[in-house]
Order: sequence, then structure tokens, then C-alpha cells
Amino acid sequence: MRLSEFFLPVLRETPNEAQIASHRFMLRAGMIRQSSAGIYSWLPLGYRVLKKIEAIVRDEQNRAGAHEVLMPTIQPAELWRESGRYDDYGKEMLRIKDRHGREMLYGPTNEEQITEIFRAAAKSYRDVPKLLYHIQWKFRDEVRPRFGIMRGREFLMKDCYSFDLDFESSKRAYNKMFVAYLKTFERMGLKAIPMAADTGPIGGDLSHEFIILADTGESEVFCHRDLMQMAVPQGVDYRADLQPIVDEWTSVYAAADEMHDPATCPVAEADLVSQRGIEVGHIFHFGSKYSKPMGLSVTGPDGVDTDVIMGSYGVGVSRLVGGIIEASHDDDGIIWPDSVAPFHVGIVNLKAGDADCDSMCADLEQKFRNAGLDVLVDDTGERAGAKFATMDLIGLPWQVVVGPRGLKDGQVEVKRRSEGERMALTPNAALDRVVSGTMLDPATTGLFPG
RNA sequence: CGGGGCGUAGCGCAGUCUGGUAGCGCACCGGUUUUGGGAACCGGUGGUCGUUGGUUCGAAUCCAAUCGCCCCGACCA
Repeated sequence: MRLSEFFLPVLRETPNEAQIASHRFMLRAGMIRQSSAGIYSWLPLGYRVLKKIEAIVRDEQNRAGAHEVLMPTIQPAELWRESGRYDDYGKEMLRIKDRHGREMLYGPTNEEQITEIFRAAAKSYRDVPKLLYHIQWKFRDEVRPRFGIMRGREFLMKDCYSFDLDFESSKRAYNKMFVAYLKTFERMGLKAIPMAADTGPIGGDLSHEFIILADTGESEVFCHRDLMQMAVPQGVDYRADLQPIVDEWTSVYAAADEMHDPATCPVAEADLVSQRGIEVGHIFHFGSKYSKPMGLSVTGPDGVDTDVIMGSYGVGVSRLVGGIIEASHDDDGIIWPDSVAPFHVGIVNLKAGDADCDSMCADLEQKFRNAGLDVLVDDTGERAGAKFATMDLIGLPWQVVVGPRGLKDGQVEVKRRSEGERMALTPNAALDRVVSGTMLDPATTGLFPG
């Protein structure tokens, strides 16, 4: 991709409304633009990241055995009357009327919708267990949207729903999602802490929040230091018993500040870690909360009808874009993890128009692309300083600087964004260094061909 | 929903107190010299000062209403 042909409206100065790092950098790097309070447009750079995060979330859901559907953003009020939430949900729900005066709403979540779909299809105990998810825009009319994309009113969420015959089976679904979440966040370069949580308005009695650690996070979490070291399981067989993994992760103390009481905390002070974090996922087991009022039951092997046991499992996909930036940036800009970087490498042509520089850049671009990397070539006429500043701002993991000075000695320069120093290498060595140093994620490579 | 703040050019701001018809930096356009960490100079383009109403000979400035946005708190993926 050539920068001269791309749409990357970077801002040199920070818009007045942006207070936190992720919001500032997302605006400055031309990733998003605000439409109204808590509602944003995604520009090409931001959209690439959003799509890559979505792809990783999707991949882990699929691995865990969930099946993707796509439900509408607009739902009929009757559905929500069935569950009793039409009145309970309050002003956060955006209610609208269609031309016939029929009451509709812009979905803040989809329990009712999925329950309706499933109850129409599932009649027998043989129809469960099932896991269905979708990745769809939600709208919650927050009183106070803030922090840019982190707490918008419109946001992209992955929500998965489980359907089981009994608690034991439902617990297995819960465990699948628990483990899938550990893996999802790790793939994005994040340290996520699962924490026992209040069940909130969705209700139920088994619930965990997943908090990613970031110094600028909005809530404080306390946990045993062992949790920081704990390794995310690799090569998980989702058909196997996952209870030991969940037990391992939940046996260690972790609590949000409202749940944490220093007086009763079982962890010795020396072992207690206090960190700021951002909630990016939440899983609930809620039993028959929706199936019972909405009449979702199946006939058991004994011929007796029984309420289907459900759970729901959310990931804030758009919030993760901000969350990753909060967890990974410096004064100059964003530092993307390889898996979600909008481009893996940025080639800076210091003298666009110079035949040698141009052809070296074109050659490198082609070779990087052949290796499966996404490449952005700055072929604009900007001055060197401005190009470097832009590259640092948009945070591509690698920068390759091609200039007449280096080319004279047959060299280009390679900079790892996270480390900062530049090293002079031959073009082939640079290629090697970058390609071998990039962890390509199977779910996000090739997502943006060309 | 309680408390606070702000709306003046694409972005950052001054001007408002004390009314006299809008300015600075960056960006943008043209030119010259430059060119390896956000160049310098010269010359330009761009704003019904959020909106509506009022006071006044005259309103960015005073008054009223209204809309929008941000921050702190309570609430949330």
C-alpha cells in the first residue's frame, strides 16, 4: 500500500476533546473520527485494526466450537417484553418506532433474539449443547460516553450464547469460553486477568470479567502475583475437560477494587499486585433466566420437557482497539502488536522520485508482501522528520528507512518500533530481520490483500 | 442523573471582563532556497465567531433561550 494513495489524515496536534492516550492517538493517527457523542466512523487505518481484532476473536470462537450467525441491530420490542427486560433496561436502550408505529429498539445485546431463534429450532435434548455467536454493532445510550472508542454508545461486540440441557453441560460451555478468552487476549499481546464478577442486569450466578492490564485503565484490580506469571494453555482440545484449566486460573486471588477488602484479603501483602485494568470481556452463566419466560425448552430423554440452560459471553471488539493502545504506546504514538498491526512494516522512502530509492522501496514492498506481511510505503514528498514522526505515531511494528545516503553504501535502516534504535543492514538482511522478527497471526494475514 | 468546563478557519488557541465589524501558530495553495527526526523566507486561500431571539446607531463581546461537545462522580462490553 502506498501512503500517497491511502487515506491517512493524521493530526499534528491533539484535538481538545481527547484526554486519554488511546483516544488521542486514534484521532491523531487518522483511525477514527467522531460523529456524535460516543459514535465514531472508522477510517482505513483504524478499520484494519478493528477487522484484525475481529478476525482473532472469530478464530478463537470457532476453535472453541461456536458457530457464527449474524443477528440484526434493530429488534422488535415484543421480544423484550417476553423476557421482561423492555421495561427493566431503562434509558440505556434506544427505543424507536417504525412507520407503522411499531415499537422497535436498537439492540444493546441479543439474548432475546438468540433465544427466539433457538427455541424455534430446538425441540429435543439432541439439539443441545450448542454455542452460537455473532459480531455485531450494539447501541447503549450511555449517560456519559467517554474515552473515545473505549466507552462509546455504539460499539462492536462479539456475543456468544450457549444452550445446554443441564448445569454440568452448561459449565462445560462456560469453561470453553473462559479458555477461549484467555487465548484470544493473549493473541493480541494482552495480559488478561479473569476475575469473579457481579452479574449485573443480565443476572445469573456464575460470572467472570476479563480485565486487561494497562496503566491508564479505568478500574483498579488486585491479584496474587502468581497470576501475572501464569501461562495461557496452548494447543487446547476443546472437547476435553477444561475444568482443570479454569480451576487453575480461578484458584488464584483476583478482585476489582469494589470487591477487594484489604482486611479480609487472603493474599499476603508482599504477594499482592495492584494494577489498573480495562474490562474487555465478560462471561455469564445465567441458567433459565431467558429460556423460562420465553419458553425455550427441549424434551429430555425421559420424555419430560426441561428449560434450556443458557450463558452469554461478550467481548468488546471495538473497545479492544483502544485497550491495546492503552496497554502499548509511548509518548510518540502507538506500538502495535504484530497480530493486529494495521501494517506489519512501514517503508520510509526518504527521497520519493529518486530512481534508486523508488525501486528499492518497490522491491522491498514486493518481497515483504510475498512473505505475507502487510506493507505501507511512505512515498510522499514530506520531509524526513515528518515521515518519521508519522511512522512512530501510527505505530507499525517495523520501519524500514530507504534513503540515498544509505543506498550509496548498499544499506537500508531497520527500526523496531518498540525498541527504537535503528540498525543499518543490507536490503536482504533487513528483509530477513523483519520477516523473521514478525509473528504472523494466521487469522489476520492476508485479510487485506493488496 | 448531580457537579464543572468549553463552542471563534481543518487542528491548537487569543480576542469576550471594558461593544466599534476578527487575529496568531500549525495545516493548505503558489514561488524560491532547502532536504536523514515535524525546514526558512515571500505571496495567497479559508471563518454569517454553535444556533435563535433580544438590547444597542453598532454584538464574537451584553441579556435570554436552545443545541452540541468534553471533564469529575454514580452506572456499563
